[in-house]
Amino acid sequence: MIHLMIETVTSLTIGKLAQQAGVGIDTVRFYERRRLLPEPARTASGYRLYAPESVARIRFIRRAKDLGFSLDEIDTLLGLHDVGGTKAEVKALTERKLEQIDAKIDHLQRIRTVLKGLSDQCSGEGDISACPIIESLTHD
Amino acid sequence: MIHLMIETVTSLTIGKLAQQAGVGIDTVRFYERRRLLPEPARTASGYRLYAPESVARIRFIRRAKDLGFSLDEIDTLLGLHDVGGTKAEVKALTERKLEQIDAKIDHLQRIRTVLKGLSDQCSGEGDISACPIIESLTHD
DNA sequence: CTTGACCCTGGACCCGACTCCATGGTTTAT
DNA sequence: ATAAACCATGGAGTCGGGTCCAGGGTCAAG
Repeated sequence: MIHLMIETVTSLTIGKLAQQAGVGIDTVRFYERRRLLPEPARTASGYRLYAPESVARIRFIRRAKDLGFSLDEIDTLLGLHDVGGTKAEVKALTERKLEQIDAKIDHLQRIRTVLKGLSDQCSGEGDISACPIIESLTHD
Repeated sequence: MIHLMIETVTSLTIGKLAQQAGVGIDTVRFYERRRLLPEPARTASGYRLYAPESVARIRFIRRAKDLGFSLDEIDTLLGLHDVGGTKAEVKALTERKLEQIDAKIDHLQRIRTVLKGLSDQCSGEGDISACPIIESLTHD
């Protein structure tokens, strides 16, 4: 049996897609399993063949991830994009994410304040006895 | 064979230790495996027996964790505490942690700015076409 | 015709910090 | 005497987001 790989002018193998989108091959397959990417066309021999739009879809996922969205949330976002949700839905997701980010910042800032206070109190000189940092961890 | 559980006035079984320290029993055993807690004494039948100081040690771990230290870092901190490190070492660890926290806050704040910008641009009305949030994820 | 670069699959493994489980022994309260 | 509550062990499972591997098929270049 002899097969010819029929690649239309613009379609991509998984390797080229991954390269163009800036992710690893395994990541593409992983996104497919997670249903963030639709099942691609296949050549006669089973190779995945992607339309160039897939590059944009992966970049979408990556940018959303960089903004702090989880893959589940990105799934929802892509669903709204694909099926035609409303701006209100997208905005609601964004605002919820914003609140989560704010909560994280808040939490880190509270930690930061404590840590800074401890660091400032500690002379950094001498052995560990009466180190205010250790003390504060040791007692209430 | 009949054994009596010899609990000196102040020593604790793992359950009571866990309860007083505010963690689960499994967490105590986990900390022991991680060598954050020394191997405890045992009764004749193999039950772990803890001195009351162990409560403080677990609280130490918890407080350090709440301040953002990893268990590995806490191991180091406890080592300094136990073996007698210097204030300089403890302070250095604290300052490194402070830098990490600052980096995280920075990162989150950059994300926050982008997200806020997008949210503000989106009217939240109508179908998803030309949604500035989706658009920004779709293009560069 | 062979070599190397590509692709396929299913499944295991990674990180951190637990948490849960099965199976069985011990202690305590009724 | 017996049940409930505790404890022991070793090992597996959880979460998220990948990453890697073995054991194959396939394709393009020389």
